[in-house]
Amino acid sequence: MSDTRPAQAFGGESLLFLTDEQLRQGIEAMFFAYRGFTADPDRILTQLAYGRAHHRAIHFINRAPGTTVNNLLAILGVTKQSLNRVLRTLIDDGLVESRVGTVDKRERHLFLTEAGRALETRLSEAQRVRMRAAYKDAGPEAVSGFRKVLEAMMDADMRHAYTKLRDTTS
Amino acid sequence: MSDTRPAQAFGGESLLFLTDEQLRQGIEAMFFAYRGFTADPDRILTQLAYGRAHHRAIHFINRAPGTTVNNLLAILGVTKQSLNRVLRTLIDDGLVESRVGTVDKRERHLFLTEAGRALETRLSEAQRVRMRAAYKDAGPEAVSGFRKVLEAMMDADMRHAYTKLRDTTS
DNA sequence: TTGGAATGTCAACAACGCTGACATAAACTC
DNA sequence: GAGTTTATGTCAGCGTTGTTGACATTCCAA
Repeated sequence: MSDTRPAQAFGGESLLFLTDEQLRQGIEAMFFAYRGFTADPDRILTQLAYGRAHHRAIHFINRAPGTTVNNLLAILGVTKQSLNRVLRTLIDDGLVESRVGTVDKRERHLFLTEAGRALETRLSEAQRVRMRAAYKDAGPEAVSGFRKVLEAMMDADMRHAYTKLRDTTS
Repeated sequence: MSDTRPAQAFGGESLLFLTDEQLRQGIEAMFFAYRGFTADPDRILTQLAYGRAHHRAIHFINRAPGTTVNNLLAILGVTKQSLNRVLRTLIDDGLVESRVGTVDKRERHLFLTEAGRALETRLSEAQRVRMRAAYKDAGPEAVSGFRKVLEAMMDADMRHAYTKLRDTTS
């Protein structure tokens, strides 16, 4: 399958020759892997009558405690109406606390409560178990490649959000 | 970052030492990358009043022409009612053709029409452009690692579906 | 001939995106 | 100080895509 490398014969960039077929396999790998990636937390969320949107909110509030609603909106890439619906249920259920800003009183700063942190741990642990197993299966060099390709696949603004998060909570 | 390897000090498995923090970064990378991954086709689909479900159906019918509804159901992991709604619009719009099986007349075999293939090309080309760029950015070794981790992250049955597809359309 | 598999279809519902409109409070600007 | 902008919340309505449950049809297989 990859024994003959036609690209090597050409003078152009020597790095990669990618057939549509190879790219298509990468596309399918993303599709199937993402399903696995979300499967474990989804099972827990369903029991609690929550969805993925709740998980995402909990994840990023945990990741950046005290973040504002606007900030979260930008990271999640949804409308305030959509986020508000999710946040309201989380606040009503006592998983998230919303504090009025001290500097700018229009802002609400979001924090996980004790119960919120407990759920976050439960959800992310389920996800980490799978991730840890996948990393172990694939080996250390594969992990670095995995991260490199994913970063390159992000939109520029999402890459910025990602690296900012990555570097603040080093 | 990977200069010190605490795990090496321990007698256990020498392969990887993974902090929760590193795993968390992998989780976020998946989240942000998947957004980028779907962004380009989503824009095209919106113009046509289609959604991601239509894209997925078109993709896998193109990938395995003549596949049955039940087969597609298993690959997509949705209910027949959900898939049927999508298939009906695609058939009505003349993008997909459904042929009654010759061996088993209960089965419907699905094919893309000329128009269906045209849309498939348009959608997958948009996705391949991004994938190609990401692969090029990350380099060849990274690509292999990327695929390895993704495969390890799939559920077992999805991995089988994936490798079967991969090997039939070599 | 009967059971079950494959398919289609109807109805109802839920999660979670979206837009648009409007209200409020606070901050900023001139 | 008046006017504008910003951050947030909320209401109403809609669309896609997932779900369950029920029921009809066709037709293979034992």
